[in-house]
This record gives sequence, C-alpha cells and structure tokens, in this order.
Amino acid sequence: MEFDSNKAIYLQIMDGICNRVLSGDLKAEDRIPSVREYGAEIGVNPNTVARSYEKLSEAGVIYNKRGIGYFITAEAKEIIAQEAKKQFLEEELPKFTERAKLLGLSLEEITTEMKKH
Amino acid sequence: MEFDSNKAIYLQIMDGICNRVLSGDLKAEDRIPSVREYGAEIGVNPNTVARSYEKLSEAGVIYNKRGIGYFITAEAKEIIAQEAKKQFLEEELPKFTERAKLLGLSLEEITTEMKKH
Amino acid sequence: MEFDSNKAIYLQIMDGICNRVLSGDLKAEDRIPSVREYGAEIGVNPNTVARSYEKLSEAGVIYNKRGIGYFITAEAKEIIAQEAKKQFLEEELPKFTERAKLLGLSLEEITTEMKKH
Amino acid sequence: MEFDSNKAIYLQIMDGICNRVLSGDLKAEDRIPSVREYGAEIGVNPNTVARSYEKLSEAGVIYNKRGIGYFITAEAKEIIAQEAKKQFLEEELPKFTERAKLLGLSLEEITTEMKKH
DNA sequence: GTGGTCTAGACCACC
DNA sequence: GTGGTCTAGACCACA
Repeated sequence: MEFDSNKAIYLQIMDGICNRVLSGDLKAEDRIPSVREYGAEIGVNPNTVARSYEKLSEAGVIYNKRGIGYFITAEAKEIIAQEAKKQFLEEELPKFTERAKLLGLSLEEITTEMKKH
Repeated sequence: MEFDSNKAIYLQIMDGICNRVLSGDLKAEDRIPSVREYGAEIGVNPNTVARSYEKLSEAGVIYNKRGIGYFITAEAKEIIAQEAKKQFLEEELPKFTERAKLLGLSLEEITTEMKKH
Repeated sequence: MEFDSNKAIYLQIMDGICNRVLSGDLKAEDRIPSVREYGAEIGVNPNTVARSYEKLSEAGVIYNKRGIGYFITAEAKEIIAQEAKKQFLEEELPKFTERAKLLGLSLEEITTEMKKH
Repeated sequence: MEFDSNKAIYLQIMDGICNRVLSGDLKAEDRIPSVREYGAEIGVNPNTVARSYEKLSEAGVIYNKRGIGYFITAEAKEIIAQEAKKQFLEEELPKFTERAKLLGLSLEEITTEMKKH
C-alpha cells in the first residue's frame, strides 16, 4: 500500500477504512484484520495501525470484542457519512470554490473538468 | 501577522508573497523586504523568513542581488499561476470529485452549493 | 571528517553521499544514518545534516519514511550521474577549454598533461 | 553586464580585466575607467569596483597615477599569464581530469568535446 | 546594510 | 527512536 508522506499514516489508514465502509465494501459487524495482520499486510508498524483503530473506536465506527478482534459498528456508515458530509459542505467545498475563483476558473470549467472523472 | 499553526510558517510566508504577486500588489523587479526587516515586521525569526525566500528563489519567483536584497522575477506571476493551476486541476479537483462521489453527492448538488459562495 | 572551509558543509555532505552512491557503496533502498547519528559521527550539527538530506530529497536522490529514516531511491544513481554529466559537459568543459585557449595552451599540450594524471 | 551570482562580483570584475589583458584588448599603459565610470557602466557599486582595482594593484597588474586614473602595468600580461598558467596546470587541470574520470569519460570523448569549442 | 551558513537547543508529530 | 520546524544568536563575505 502506498502512502502520501505528507499526511500521517494513521490518518490515511483511518480514511481507507472509512471509505471502504462508505462504499459498502465493509458492512456492519464485518471483522477487520488485527493490527498485526493489517500492519504486516500494508507494511506499517502495528503501533501505527493500533492508533488508527483506537481513533476509529473513539468515533464509534468500530468496536472491540476482547480477544477476538475489531468489528464495524451498526452505526458506522451513518456516522461516517454524516460527519463526512458536514465537513465536506462546510469546509472543503467553500475552500475549493474560493481556490477556483482565485485561479480564475469559472463554474463551467470546473463542472466540465469534474465530469471527466 | 497571524499564522495558522497547522501549517509551517515558512510556507505561509511563501503563500503570502505568491498571493501578493498574483493580485498584482508585487510586480516584476519589485524588491521585497530583507529577511531581518520582514521578520521583525511579522514577528518571526529572520532564519524562517530566509527559508521562505530560499524556496521562492529555487522556484524562480524571486532572485537575489548580492548585498542588496531579493526581487520579484519577471516570470514570477506566470510561474505561480501555472503551478497553482496545475496542482488544482491534477490533484485537488480529482480528490474533490472522488470525495463527492463517495458521499453520494450529485454534480447538481455540488454546483448548487458552489453558487452560494 | 574534514571539510573544505571554502565550501558550505551541507554541500560537502551532499557530495559525499552522492559519491558513495556513484561508487556503489550506497545502493537503492539502503538506509542512510539519521541526522543525529550522522551529525555526531562527522562532528556537525544535526540541523546541517538535515539541510543536506532535505536538498537530496528534493533532488530525488533519497526519500523519507516517516519516523524511520532516509533511504536511497531507485533512481538515485541515474539522477546523480545524469546531473553530473550534464553540468560537466555544458558548464565545466566549455569554461575549461576557453580558459586553456586564453592561456595559449594547445589541445596537444592539454592532453599530454592530462595523461600524466 | 551580467554576473554569476555564485561568485563575488569584485572577483568577476578582476577576471574580466585580466582576460582583456591576456587577450590583448588591454595593453601596457592603457588607462582603465575610473571606479565611478566603470561602476555606472556595468551597474555595480563603485565601492565594489574599487575593491577589484585595489586587488589588481596589489597583484601588480595595474597601477595608480594620483588624480588621473588606473593604468595597466608593463608586466601585467606576464604576471597574469604566469599566475594563470600555474594555477591552471596545478589546480584546474588535475581537478578537471579527475572529475572526467569519475564520470567515466575517456580522454577521447573529452578531446572530441573540446574541439567543438 | 544584505544574505548565507552554522550552532545549540527546543518542541512537535509520528513510528 | 525518526524527521520537521522554529528560535536565538553568532560569524562571514559582500555591496
């Protein structure tokens, strides 16, 4: 797995799991790999994976069954979607539009460009 | 001057100068303040300002006249605009659209939202 | 380690690493010492070593794994050789020949002299 | 006049005058411009030009007639040629050949390349 | 005055 | 442990 070295790895791991939940790849009660397993799989220190899991647990996206592993919560998708949507509309979108404006890109150019993706 | 503590000061200084060039406030051959002067003005260590200047110099936005100071290059505006546009279209926009797609937002919703700003 | 006081230490550190890559002493994916370690070893402030590493990183000769250290890139040797050759043929050699011409030295004299070394 | 910002301007001025003597453009007893004149001509602070003239005087390449100006000495060409030749053969040429060797360039390649200039 | 370099020491996030 | 950033203060060559 490749990481953008400009962003903390544990955050990128969190994003990866959240995105898999959003996309439906991970569903409620699915088990995710142990920190050791997952760390080995993506070539990252288990401590770093543990940090991601800890944060996700705090957020209510996953929960721990002692001695068994981590599982996706029933509310995970909802939590993530809600949080993500809010942040997207209130922070990312305004920043994005302002930046486009500064660069002299019109709304038409933007939408044209977005359709390519 | 206020700085966002989430971003390195030297980067924010660079951004500040680039924006002043983009806005036309700084023009080709204009001299920018000495590292000591500017550092005192914005309450930052001269070394930190020097770091910004060095980076901008490498980027071709400013150049140095020995013993005199730093000056805006003739190509500064072009370089900055080009770089910014490239980064926007190749990195930010794709990330943005992908994120919107993941959140289930349609192109119409996005554009509606963008028009508000 | 000894340094030529006419040249910035951080440049000499860079040269040292580049030469070790060229000679094959350092290969792709090899780890180089941490800034603290290397600084202590050669009697130089870690900040100065860090500056060298940063520059080499920008040049694509080494890359950083967060929290782990710096490693030689796969393209390092190629980049260094190419850059060195380019600089030699386009800058040093012309300067050298012009200087020889100005001093009234013929090509034969030069080559004879060069064979001695 | 253009200067390489990596080398002190006063040294570049000295080189320029020495080269003009070597090439025969400036001959014994020729007057060179006053520091003020020359500074204005090449866009350099007169102090900097003065520094060059001072160094050249020390070296015996030019001499001063009080109130009149600076003149090329009779021995100038000889002094420069001798000094330059010595430095060239003992310092520049060995460095040059070693560098070529390091880059894997053969003597034939070098001479071929030199003939182009 | 200008920038360039270096040292020493500190704090931080991250692994 | 790792590097990234910042401060403070120093010395230097140069204009």
